[in-house]
Amino acid sequence: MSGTILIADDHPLFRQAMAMAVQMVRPDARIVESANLPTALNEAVAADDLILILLDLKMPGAEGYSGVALLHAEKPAVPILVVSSADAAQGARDALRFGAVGFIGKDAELTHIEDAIRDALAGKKMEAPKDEALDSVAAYIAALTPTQLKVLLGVMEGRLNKQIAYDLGISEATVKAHMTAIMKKLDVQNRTQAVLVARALGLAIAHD
Amino acid sequence: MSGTILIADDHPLFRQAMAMAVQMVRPDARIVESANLPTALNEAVAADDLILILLDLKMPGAEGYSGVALLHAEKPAVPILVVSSADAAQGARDALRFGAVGFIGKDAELTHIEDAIRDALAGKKMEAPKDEALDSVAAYIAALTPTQLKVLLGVMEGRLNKQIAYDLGISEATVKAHMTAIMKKLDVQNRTQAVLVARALGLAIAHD
DNA sequence: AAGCAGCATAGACTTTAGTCTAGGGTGCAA
DNA sequence: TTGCACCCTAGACTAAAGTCTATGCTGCTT
Repeated sequence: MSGTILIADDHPLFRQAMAMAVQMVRPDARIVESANLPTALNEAVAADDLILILLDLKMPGAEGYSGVALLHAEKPAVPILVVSSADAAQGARDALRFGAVGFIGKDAELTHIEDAIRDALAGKKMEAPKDEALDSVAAYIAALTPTQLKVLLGVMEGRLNKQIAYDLGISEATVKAHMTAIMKKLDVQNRTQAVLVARALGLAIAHD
Repeated sequence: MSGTILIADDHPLFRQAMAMAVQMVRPDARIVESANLPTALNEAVAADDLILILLDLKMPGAEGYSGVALLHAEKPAVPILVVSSADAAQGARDALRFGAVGFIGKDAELTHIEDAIRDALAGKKMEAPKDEALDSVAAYIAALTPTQLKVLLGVMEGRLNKQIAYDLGISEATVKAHMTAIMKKLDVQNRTQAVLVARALGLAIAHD
């Protein structure tokens, strides 16, 4: 059995390089590419034999770690490898917080990338340095369901429940119900506090 | 005519050093010292001949630039010199955004401090490097009235209007009226967006 | 002095947020 | 298959947020 591997990066050249690395490790895998987060999410949901996600941090649709969080919420069983040009030490820790299993700098050697892919496919997870307070709360974020996360990201853009409901194609009452669940999980009492907590964890939104 | 000079710093030794520098420049000035922000605010409001405020950034009661913003809102005509051990370049620009007229590093030479005090008293203002977008919005923050700023800081801690009203000793209806004014000035539609804008400007809150 | 502008205050009202309850779907274990 | 846990859904209700209107106050200009 081969399985599908999703490569999400807005830079075509980089997608090609990643695809090459993947084929070294798994020649039989089906490779799906996405240039932005929304289509990446669609691909991830559509593919039922997904075995790995290679994700760039800086993608149209969501900066920060919202992409990691969304994909992980949608497919908790699929390992996510975060690829980024950001500082490795900090980036890795943050990525792991939101559900990724590993982190690769964009300046990494090809062999190093292949190793990371191999490890991720084998179920290995990069060891995350403990950060007590933050990690414990971040664990709650990683525990949010896909819909809850989408609602939270909407709130973090200052949108009304009504607008979020329209965007997600559900009723306002449902959005409110999700908000209640989110606030319970984050241990806060209102949406403003939820935004503050989520931001403190690095769940940022793109503003371009 | 002498006038009053307020020195707000939680470190006694540093207050003493600042007082010495002040006496070099203005031997006839009355010096008032505060070790935390609330009392500093009280002193500032009480003194009707206040001619200068020397303010430490890291003070009990408010971290970040909320102290600068609050004091400036309360006494817009009184020059504020920010003293801090933070990075000079960044700190200076941020301090000026919120209404300060100058910035001094804590490692500055005594003569340099005296010069800064002299300049501030003479009405001179450190030239702030332009930052377009941010500055234009930050100007709105500096334009908030004292009560509006207090309300905004309450909102930025995730508190309810009811709680803020109780803290400030006013009615909930009044807090709401202030919120309407704040949102109009910041050009946003709800409190969540207000928090996001204010945070983007560096109006942080102490969380110790 | 009279007018004016801005601030703080708040009541009455409308809109939005959040709670409570509950039904339907899915996956999983006994 | 029967239960169970969890997610998504949403209506009905309560609470909070936000708008509109208006009053008293201060300071400043004419």
